[in-house]
Amino acid sequence: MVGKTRHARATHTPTSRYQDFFMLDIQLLRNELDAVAARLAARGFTLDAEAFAQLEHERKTLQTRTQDLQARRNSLSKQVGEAKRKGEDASAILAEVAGLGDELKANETALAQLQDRLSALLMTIPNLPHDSVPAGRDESDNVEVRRVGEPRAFDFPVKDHVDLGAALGLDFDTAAKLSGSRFAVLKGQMARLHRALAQFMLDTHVSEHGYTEVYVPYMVNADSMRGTGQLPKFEEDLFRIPRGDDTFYLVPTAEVPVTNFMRDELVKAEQLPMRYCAHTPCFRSEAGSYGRDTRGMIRQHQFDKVEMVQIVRPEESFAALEALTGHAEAILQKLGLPYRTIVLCTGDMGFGACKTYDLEVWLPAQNTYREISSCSNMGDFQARRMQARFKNEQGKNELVHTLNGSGLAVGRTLVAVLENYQNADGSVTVPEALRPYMGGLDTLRP
RNA sequence: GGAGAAAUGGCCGAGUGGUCGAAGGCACUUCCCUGCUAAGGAAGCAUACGGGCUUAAACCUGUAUCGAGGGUUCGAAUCCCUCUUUCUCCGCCA
Repeated sequence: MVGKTRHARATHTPTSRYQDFFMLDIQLLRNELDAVAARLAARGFTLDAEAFAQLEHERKTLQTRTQDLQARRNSLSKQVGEAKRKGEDASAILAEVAGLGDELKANETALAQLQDRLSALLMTIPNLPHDSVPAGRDESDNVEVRRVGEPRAFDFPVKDHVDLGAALGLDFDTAAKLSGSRFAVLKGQMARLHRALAQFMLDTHVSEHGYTEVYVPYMVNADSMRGTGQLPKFEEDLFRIPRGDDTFYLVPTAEVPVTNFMRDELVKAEQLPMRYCAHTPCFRSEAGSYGRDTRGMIRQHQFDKVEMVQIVRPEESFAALEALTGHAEAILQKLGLPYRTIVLCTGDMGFGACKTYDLEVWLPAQNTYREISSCSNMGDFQARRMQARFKNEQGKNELVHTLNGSGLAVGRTLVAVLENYQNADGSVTVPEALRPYMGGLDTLRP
């Protein structure tokens, strides 16, 4: 029941709750194996149904046998106790139970090994896509849902944020000296704009969208990373900090610490829904994207993000996803940034998501829309790994559903503001909504 | 960093080798009583998995779980070892 039991390295007691490792409902997998395999195939995951069925068959045989032996041993042990209490001779019973020992041990060991193999297989299975998710292979099959705001027509050659920012306090050279590539230093009005954006987002979500602001650790343990699904599959995307025998991980998103609030928790139904938002830095190693977005601050090892997290009842999660996506969109609307909303197809969704909307903001210099937010309903996938539950009206413990979304990525929002609000002379107009956070400043000037 | 104490069910809290999955209390659910924003009475109430029965649920039954891992034992919440976490006192520190 407790988090520590779910260490991947843990050796299991003979009938350990190995289902804790799964993110899919193990019953669903057993009962509707073919249907599950088909739905996974839609998102490009091949489930070896035969191998699974075979392992399951062995598991059942072995578990039944082991449990029979355990039952026999327990019953005999009880008889020993009774005999001794009555002062009778128990040696005959003791001899019988001694004969069980080796076989029991062998069965327990074999079962534990088998369950480890099942766990390893099942831990790699992604979430099932929701029926409303369009089928598709990759990015190119995503579907645009709506487009809001008109990209502005410029009567001068547009600059990108790097060229604009050079004169306004955006300094990549110093960052390279300090740390290397994929970092940025912001100075003066640029640093303040960055801070203004984060505060504006946070204030909006708290006062208009009903979120509770939280401050959280930026380093978390492996259990937390497993809870939200970053581990074990995506370790190479994370920054790891060894410390003695432990390992900390820098959070790649506030989704990790905030959603893990619910790990191993059992809450009352009336405590739902929960809505949290947090402003944190995010750390990503970006391994495997060496050639992409090397210019500017689109893709950084460290960037700030305001994250929204919701914990809701299962039947409410898809409505909550629409609402949450709307909360992220509200920020773009208030900032007057043109964007579009797309729904990710089955093949492009993240590992734990059953439905995801991406928001893409218009970047004039790139003449295209770029991702600035991703809003996902994780269903019960994370909740199952985390044992995050509530007690329903029938008194039964039920897994919650978890959602998260960026609202928004601060660095990319800053890029979007610079590029969309630039003027011919290299200055940048401050969007109305941000001026209160900028001491009334209406223009950034070189 | 040093010295001590502790970790039990949703919560609090008993329990130092057998009849303990675990007293008692709180909370919760159902019922009864009471004409009132309260109190009293009865019952139920951990989780997961396996098997049986079933359309399913309910139910029956087995196993495991008293911070985690390992060990002793016919038998461990209870004894031993390791680890983790929390608390108290001292030191250090933004």
